[in-house]
Amino acid sequence: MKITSSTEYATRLIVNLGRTFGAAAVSTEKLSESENVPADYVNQLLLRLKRAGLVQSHRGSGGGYSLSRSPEKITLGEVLRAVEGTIFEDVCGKYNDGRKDCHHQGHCGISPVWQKLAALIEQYFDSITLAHLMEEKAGSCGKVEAMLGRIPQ
Amino acid sequence: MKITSSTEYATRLIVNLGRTFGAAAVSTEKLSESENVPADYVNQLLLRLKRAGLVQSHRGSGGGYSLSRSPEKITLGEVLRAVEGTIFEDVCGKYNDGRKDCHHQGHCGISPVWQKLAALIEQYFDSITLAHLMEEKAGSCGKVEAMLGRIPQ
DNA sequence: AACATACTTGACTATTTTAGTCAAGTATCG
DNA sequence: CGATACTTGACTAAAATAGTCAAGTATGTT
Repeated sequence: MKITSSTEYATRLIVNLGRTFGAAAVSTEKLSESENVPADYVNQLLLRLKRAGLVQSHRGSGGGYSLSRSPEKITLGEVLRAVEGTIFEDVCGKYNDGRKDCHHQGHCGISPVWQKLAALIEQYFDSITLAHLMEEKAGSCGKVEAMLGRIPQ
Repeated sequence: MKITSSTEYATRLIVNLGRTFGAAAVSTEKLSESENVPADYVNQLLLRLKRAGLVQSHRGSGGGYSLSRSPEKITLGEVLRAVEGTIFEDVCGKYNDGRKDCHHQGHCGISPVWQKLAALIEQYFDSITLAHLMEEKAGSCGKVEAMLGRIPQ
C-alpha cells in the first residue's frame, strides 16, 4: 500500500490553491512550477478535481483554477475520490478463481477485516480538511492524533 | 489502495494452517486446492512466511507446512510484512523531482498525514491475530469495532 | 537403495496499473 | 484578432503485480 503520485500531487496542488483562496485564480503553469509537477499532469489532475466540483476554472488570459469552497469545507477524502475514483478498492470477490461470490462468504473472518480497514481509511481521510493541511506545522492534525492514541493495544 | 492477491492469498493460507494447528502438516497442493490458489503461487507465498519464521516446513512424504506458533501469537501485521516487505510504503521524498529531501519539509501539513495513515494501518494490522480471523463470524474483531466507533466526526 | 512425495530456489513472463506525454481542440480577455 | 489558458481524449513508457516454470534438494516408505 502506498500513496500514489496522483494523490500526492493533487493534494499539494489543491492545498496550494487553498493558500490563495478568495484571491485570483492560479494558472496550471504556475502550479506546475511551484509544486514541481509536470504541467500536463497538473492539467489532468485539476480537471478531475474540477469534475468532482472541488475547484472551478476560468478560461482565457488571467484565468486559472481556484477552490469552489472554503478550505474548511473540502476534505482530503473528496480529493482522493476525485483523483483515484475510489479510496480503497473492494477486494471481496476479486481473488476467487472466477466465482462471483466471496470466497470466504458465510463464515468469514477475513473479509470483514478488509472492509473495516477500508472504512477506517475512508473515515480518516474524510476527517481531514484542506484547512488542516494548510496549518503547515508537523503534527497539526489533532483529531488524527487523538484517534491514534486511542487504538487498543 | 487495495489488498493485493499476495496478501489475500497468504492470509487465507495461514488461517487454513491455523485450523489444523497442533495436528499434521498440510501440503502446498492441498492448500492450493482448498483455497483455490495456484500451486506454484502457494509455494512462493509459504516460503516467504517460512523465511519470516511464521510457519515451519517438513519435507518428504507426509510433509507440508504448519504454524510455528499458536494462532493467538501471530498477527496479520507479521503476515503482511512477510509477504509484502512493508505494509505501507513511505512516500516522503519520493515525488520530489529528484530532490532527496521531502518536498514539503519544514513547514509541512501534508506528510504527517501520510505518516499517520501508515501508523494507523500498521497498528490496525498488528492488533489482529490469526485467532481473530479464525473466529469465522462477521464482525468478530471487537477491537477494530471499538476503534472505528471512536473516530471523531 | 530406490522411489515417490514434497519443499526450495531463482529466474522468467504476461498482465495491469501508474505515471506521464501529446496533439488538437475551445473559450475568454484585452 | 491574437495571446492566454483551460479541455478532451488518446497515447506511451515504466513499474508493480500476478503468476509460471524448471531444475533442484531433502525426507519417509518400501
